[in-house]
Amino acid sequence: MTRVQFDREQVIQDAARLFWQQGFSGASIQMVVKATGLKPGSLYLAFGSKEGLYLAALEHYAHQSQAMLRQTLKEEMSFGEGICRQLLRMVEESARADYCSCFLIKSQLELAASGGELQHRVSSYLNDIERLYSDYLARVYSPDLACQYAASLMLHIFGIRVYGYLGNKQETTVAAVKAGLPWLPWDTLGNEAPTGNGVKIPLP
Amino acid sequence: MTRVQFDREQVIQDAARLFWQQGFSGASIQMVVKATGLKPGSLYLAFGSKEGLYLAALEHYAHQSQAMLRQTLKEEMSFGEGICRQLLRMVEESARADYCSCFLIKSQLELAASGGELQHRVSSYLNDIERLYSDYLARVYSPDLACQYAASLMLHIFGIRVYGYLGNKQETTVAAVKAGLPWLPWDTLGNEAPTGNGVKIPLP
DNA sequence: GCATCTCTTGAATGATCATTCAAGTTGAAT
DNA sequence: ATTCAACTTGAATGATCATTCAAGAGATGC
Repeated sequence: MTRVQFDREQVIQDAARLFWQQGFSGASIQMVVKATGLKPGSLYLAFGSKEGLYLAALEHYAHQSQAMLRQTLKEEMSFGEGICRQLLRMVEESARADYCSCFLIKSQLELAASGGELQHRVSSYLNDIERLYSDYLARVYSPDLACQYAASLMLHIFGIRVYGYLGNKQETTVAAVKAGLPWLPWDTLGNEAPTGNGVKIPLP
Repeated sequence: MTRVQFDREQVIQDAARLFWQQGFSGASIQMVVKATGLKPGSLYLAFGSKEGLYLAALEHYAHQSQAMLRQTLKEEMSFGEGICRQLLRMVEESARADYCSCFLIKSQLELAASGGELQHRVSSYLNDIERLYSDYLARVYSPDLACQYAASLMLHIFGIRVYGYLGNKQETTVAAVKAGLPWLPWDTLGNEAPTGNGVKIPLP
């Protein structure tokens, strides 16, 4: 079986899911071994350390998040619609049984005290996302306003990612998000079934 | 020296600060021993387990937070001013060198995966705070609107607690918060030096 | 077919983890 | 003065931690 190298992407993905759920300290190498199927030796040859693997997992998650965001913004019909969809998707996500917020946010909060390379990278990834939003908004708004709106967006995104744990009704959260971001084109959005079960229920 | 019981409140406070900074998994009992000055034996006699001590620390933090919030809301001159002050204080806090967000939020994110007693308690404390806000808002707004505004507030508070790590300028955050919560009486607030150094700088 | 190189394996390592407990110390009661 | 109960102490415990490494097992080149 050897010499058939393991699937690096798959291992990173599995590790990312574990770290995302359990955190850096909460996930032991033993758990990683079980989750990825890779033995300690291979793990350390490939990633150097637990921190190295975590870094790879973080990069994977960040790149994937950025790619998804870019895609959503590109597919939109009217300006700002993609942002609305993104926010609504986050609220819907928070209702899932295996919901575990955002990997970057959890990393930021857990690793801030350590102050090492990890924390710096996480901040950097989060700033990248904010820049993605502000660059996009700058296509329509003044640079200053785009910045302010982007900051307001990040505030709401972070909020949703934590508020999602409190188990309140989705519609409450959505209403609050709409109220806080009234400059987004909420009305032009196509009506979709909010539970995402694929069945569209027309309003009476 | 014995029979002089240790100061329970002080120990809980020291432990809370440590857990707040380092997280549950990130803070070992050895670190707790160093931070509190209490030896393992006393620690376990008094609190039963690491989780028991964490629970006590959490309760201490939650009660103190709620007390401070109640006090701020009571001291206000015009309606809603206390909320503004509270939010501005949070933004200012995030600029401190030893900033470590909110203990409840960090606990929520770290312990959600475990799904035990701890997580339930944290959600409960956070919901208490939201209810504090919504009860207060219900004095002026309709119950529905009060609920929605409270949710929007929580969204912003959670947002500030995470956004604070990104190291952006305070004024950007403040502007975003004001934009997202335009129904608050920002204008009637007394002008204070934003850095809190006690020197009031009059605008030209 | 044999040597070599690359990658995998999993038991071993020492450190650190949460927790326990027998022994010690002190203040109060008798 | 002696006993007792209350509380502290810190070394010991076994589990688990991240990490290492000698041994093994295909693939590759000759």
